[in-house]
Amino acid sequence: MGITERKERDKVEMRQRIMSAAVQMFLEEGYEKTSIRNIAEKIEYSPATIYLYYKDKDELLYDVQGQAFEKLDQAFREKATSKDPIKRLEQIMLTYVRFGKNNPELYDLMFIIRAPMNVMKEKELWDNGHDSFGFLVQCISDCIEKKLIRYDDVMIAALSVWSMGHGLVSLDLRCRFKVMDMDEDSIAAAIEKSVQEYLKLIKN
Amino acid sequence: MGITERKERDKVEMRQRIMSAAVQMFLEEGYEKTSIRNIAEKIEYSPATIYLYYKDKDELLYDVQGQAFEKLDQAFREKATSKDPIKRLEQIMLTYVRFGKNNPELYDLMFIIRAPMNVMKEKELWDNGHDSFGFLVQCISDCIEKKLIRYDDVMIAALSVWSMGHGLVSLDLRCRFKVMDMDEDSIAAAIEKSVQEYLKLIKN
DNA sequence: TTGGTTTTCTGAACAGTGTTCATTATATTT
DNA sequence: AAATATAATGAACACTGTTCAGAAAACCAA
Repeated sequence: MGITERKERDKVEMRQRIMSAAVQMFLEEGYEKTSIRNIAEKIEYSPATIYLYYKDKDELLYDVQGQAFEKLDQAFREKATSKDPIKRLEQIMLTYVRFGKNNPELYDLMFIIRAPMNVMKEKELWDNGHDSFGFLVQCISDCIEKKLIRYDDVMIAALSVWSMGHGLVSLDLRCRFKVMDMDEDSIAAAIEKSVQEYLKLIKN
Repeated sequence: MGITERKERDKVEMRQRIMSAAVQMFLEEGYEKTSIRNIAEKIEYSPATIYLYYKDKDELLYDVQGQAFEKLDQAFREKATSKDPIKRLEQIMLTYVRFGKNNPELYDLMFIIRAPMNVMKEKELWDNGHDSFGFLVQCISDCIEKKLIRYDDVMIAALSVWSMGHGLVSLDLRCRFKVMDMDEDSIAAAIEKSVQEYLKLIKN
């Protein structure tokens, strides 16, 4: 024994190699260019080999999404550190919105693209988003406990805060704000202003 | 004379035929199944023929998007009729959110999918969304004028209202609310609740 | 070391996509 | 009827995800 364990380790390592190549490709070339064939070429294997380690592309994208969420979690833990829950909520929202603007391809995979969620038919819970969402819920829970915001239901508040943030980011990423004749910078400013205004609204 | 005009009419008619087939296909089979080849088969023409009337698929999807927006405009004009601006704003938001739930494929094309916005590189303004957005802006403008809401900037308010609505709809359509262990019905209820809570927040 | 077994890998194919272009068919004009 | 202009298409190109029979490599026992 030890040998079957090494086999297992090799399998995990290979999955890691595939996923890392996919992540890199995602960051450098975007979703469109991240094909099984391109990933295979990058790790110098045949495209068919990838299917020995991942059931399909969706499963691979699910792991890539996991990596992306680790980056968001890290950003939260770095930038949303205030002791004041309401101030922390502001930090969370701004971090979220800026993460979307600075990592459009990752944001796509995390919150917009269908593919990675297709594995959910077999899975019970979407664990990739668990930590990030938990971070938000904890903050809102603190706010409500100290009666700092006008929401009383944690879940409704979390849903709303997240939706406001996601709405702003995703409409921008998908160019729908072109319905207003504003230049790029004005839109970016308006998004941050909208976050600030929303925070003012919910403050008690 | 007469004959070149008829040619022109024929050209427009053909574009219409192609677009109608695409719309139908979109509603019946969804975005994924709406391929140039499938559309061509439906109208009994060769795939190459479509390219005599549409520069590329994006341009065709832009027209399909236009049709989708007419449906949304119609829904607004039917359901958001209250004389009270704040009540009308509620009707607008609920109509929007329900439109998304009931017409997921159309909503995708209108607000999520990249493709139809690619024509914007040549175009100056996104006229498809103009009327719907105008309807919202008018309502918010009325609200602000009568000091019924806590926003003072029309554009920021419109951006925020829209983003809240879109955030709720799109996160739901893309299954991201699976991060909370709620069943389908609870999520639907939570979305409408979030709209109501948001309206409460912005009311003066 | 040899031979047999198991695991790992790949080339080729399938069915699909958007798109282009030379060629054919159809109208229109002379 | 012949020449010209317009409209339509078949076939190809370069992609995509995915499958599978067969080749290569790794492992194990004699």
